[in-house]
Amino acid sequence: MTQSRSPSERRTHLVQLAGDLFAEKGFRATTVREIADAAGILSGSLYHHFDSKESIGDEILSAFLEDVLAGYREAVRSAPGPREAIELIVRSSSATLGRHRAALTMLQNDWNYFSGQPRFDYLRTAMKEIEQTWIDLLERGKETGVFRADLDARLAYRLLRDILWMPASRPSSTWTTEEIVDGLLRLLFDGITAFNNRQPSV
Amino acid sequence: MTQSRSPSERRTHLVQLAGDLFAEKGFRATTVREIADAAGILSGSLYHHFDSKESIGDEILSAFLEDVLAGYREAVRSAPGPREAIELIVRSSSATLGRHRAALTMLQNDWNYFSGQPRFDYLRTAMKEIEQTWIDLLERGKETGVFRADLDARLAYRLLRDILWMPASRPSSTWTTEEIVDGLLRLLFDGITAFNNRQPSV
Amino acid sequence: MTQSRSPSERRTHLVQLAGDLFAEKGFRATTVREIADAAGILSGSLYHHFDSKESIGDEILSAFLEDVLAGYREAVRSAPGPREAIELIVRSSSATLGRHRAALTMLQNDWNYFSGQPRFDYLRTAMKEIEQTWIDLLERGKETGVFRADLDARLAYRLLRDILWMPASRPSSTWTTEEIVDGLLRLLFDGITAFNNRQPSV
Amino acid sequence: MTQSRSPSERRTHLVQLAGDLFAEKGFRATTVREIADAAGILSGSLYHHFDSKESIGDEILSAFLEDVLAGYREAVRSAPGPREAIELIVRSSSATLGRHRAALTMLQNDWNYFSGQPRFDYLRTAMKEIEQTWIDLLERGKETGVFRADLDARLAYRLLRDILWMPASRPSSTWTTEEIVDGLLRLLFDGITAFNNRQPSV
DNA sequence: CATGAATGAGATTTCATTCAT
DNA sequence: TATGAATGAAATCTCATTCAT
Repeated sequence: MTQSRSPSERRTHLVQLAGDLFAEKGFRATTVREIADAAGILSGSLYHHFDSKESIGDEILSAFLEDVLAGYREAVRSAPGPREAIELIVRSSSATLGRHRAALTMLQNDWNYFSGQPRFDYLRTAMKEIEQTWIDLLERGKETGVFRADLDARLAYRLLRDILWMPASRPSSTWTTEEIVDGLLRLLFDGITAFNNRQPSV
Repeated sequence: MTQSRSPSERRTHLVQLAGDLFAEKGFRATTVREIADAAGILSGSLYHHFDSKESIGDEILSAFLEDVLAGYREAVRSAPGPREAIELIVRSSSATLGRHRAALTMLQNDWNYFSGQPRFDYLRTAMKEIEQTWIDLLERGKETGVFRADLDARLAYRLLRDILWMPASRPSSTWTTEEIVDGLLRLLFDGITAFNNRQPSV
Repeated sequence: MTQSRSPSERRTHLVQLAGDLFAEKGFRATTVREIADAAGILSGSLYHHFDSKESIGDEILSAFLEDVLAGYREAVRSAPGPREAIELIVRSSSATLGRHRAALTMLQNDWNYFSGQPRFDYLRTAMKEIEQTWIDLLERGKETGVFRADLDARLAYRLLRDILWMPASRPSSTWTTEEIVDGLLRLLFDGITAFNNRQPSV
Repeated sequence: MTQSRSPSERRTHLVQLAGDLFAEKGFRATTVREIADAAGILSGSLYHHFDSKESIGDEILSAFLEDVLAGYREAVRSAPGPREAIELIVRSSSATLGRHRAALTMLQNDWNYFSGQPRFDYLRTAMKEIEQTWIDLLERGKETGVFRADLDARLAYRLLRDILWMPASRPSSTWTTEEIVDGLLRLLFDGITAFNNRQPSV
């Protein structure tokens, strides 16, 4: 996917530093000079390791998506049913995301920038696979009676999509990751209405 | 070409044009030259109407937030209970957002940029009021037994926050706004689990 | 061919200045800062008038080739025979080239650079038309008996090609343009051998 | 991979590789990294063999000019008359040039660059010797009646100069070197006019 | 001899903003 | 109000060269 001549330690370290800055301020808003400063070198020296700022972004994003997709595939493969698959996906995503905070910020802040470039076509491809996975799971859940029959799977995914990355978006001092994930699953499966009050709402 | 009647109409028109571009590409990614081009004038001429690019952003964002907050206050004031208030908020937001697509993109893409400037302090203030309104409503719902007693209101709001702007984020050809809002409310109140399957999940 | 919003006087003047530098040092070897310095402005200010250094090159080269090709077409159209057409072409080229010294240097020094870019595809197209014109004229001359029957038109053009731009390449203090052109035509038509010595050479 | 026997062989090999690149893209347009890549080493490592990029150019150019000048001197020494000397020069040049394609491209593309540096003063010196040789031969040919009496030797050389390097400039698949050289000599001695049409032209 | 890392000077380009006319 | 021209700061990138290991 990327050039990665030889992921030397130095190189890996630089990607790490750049990622931290991207996570904090976004990709476009971070300058190569800031990255270089963080590494204690001159901005031009970065180009000994990468041939462009975009290469660094590429490296971060592609590693992220590979990781995420691996989690999705494994979840679908190993779960007994759609509900369990979704739970697995959310839990594994949460772990994955923790290792890729930079990628998340980049996708949120700079989606327009990346998605417009052929080099980053894989972003769209990956997003489509993610979407399709969700839709398939939701549909299968409807068929097997575990999810509401009146659920519009496509619409539900559109609504959910952005919430799914939440747990990791930034480290919370108020809740543990575990708590956040549990809260999310609970909300997703049951909504906010009390059980004794249940009746078809809306 | 676009003969303006009054000075303020011309100005409003320019804000409109700028907003369209901001909605499409984000605030930072839009250049003043592009705005001027859209208006058929030179970039320097914009400065007869606004003293900076940020002023245009300011105008758009503050109008948006005033509108949104008015909707929130009115909903809280007029609804008989927290559940109805939430429904009102979601429905009125959906209408408000339709009129302010640019503001939404700006907040999503360029939040870091704006929130760092004193001039845009009101963004944080408004967000806090919105957050507090939700938390209050969720807490009141718990107390009156209409929402699950084990709901963590703060956490729930954090998780929900980003989903709430969804309905308007871009015009869908697949669903009407009505459908989207209904889907969202249904998801929010009841989750995805089928009724006959209900049991405390997770 | 180029963007040329409105060839304002200022713009034309800047192209002129840039052309002088290109003629002296070549396109790549001339920096935008040097161009800006020559104009008494900052380098960034050039981008108010052109969207890239290449645009300036484009403007110069395309104007040149249009001019040259016009000369070729007119010569072929109006000359009674191939020999006269060639003489017309050489004479008109000489005048044209005087007005486009920059273009010539650019083509000689930086051909590799330009010819590799899609934007400058028209260079190849134009060169092909020039080549075809020469070959056609030489062939017709052979058929009508005015040129040597054993002449290989393609090979002759290849050999001649570079000599054709000579007259203008730089202002000579030793010879007038007229003298240079006459010398060239004489060489081209008759070679260097004395008449009383004529016999098939080589 | 390319195991070098002696240090000087390795060095020669590197010059060869560099030359190939220079021939293809010009001297300035070739980066030391590209040279190093071609040799399978890192750019910094080149500096164990040469103290600068210019040294490599120097090596190539000086070898070329020594070779060419040797050919000129030998031709003048051994030919019975000016016409034969010129034929010898052209034929020997053609062979010499074949061995030095890189030098040719460098002189054509980057003449400005080299000729401006004291280190490369020998370029001008050599060019002057070449020019003087031609002028002498042409003048002697006029005196002995073998060349046209009205020939301006200096002007003729200026016009011819660039054509002389032609045969080698790039390997042709259409003509053999022999054919090209014959064509060139024929053109040079006799021009393109048919014999039965001969009359003082222009 | 080669590597891996860095320098430092300078290149092109971007863009919000200013201001005399 | 608008134009046309310019500023100035900063951004990304290039590349020959150096040098400790």
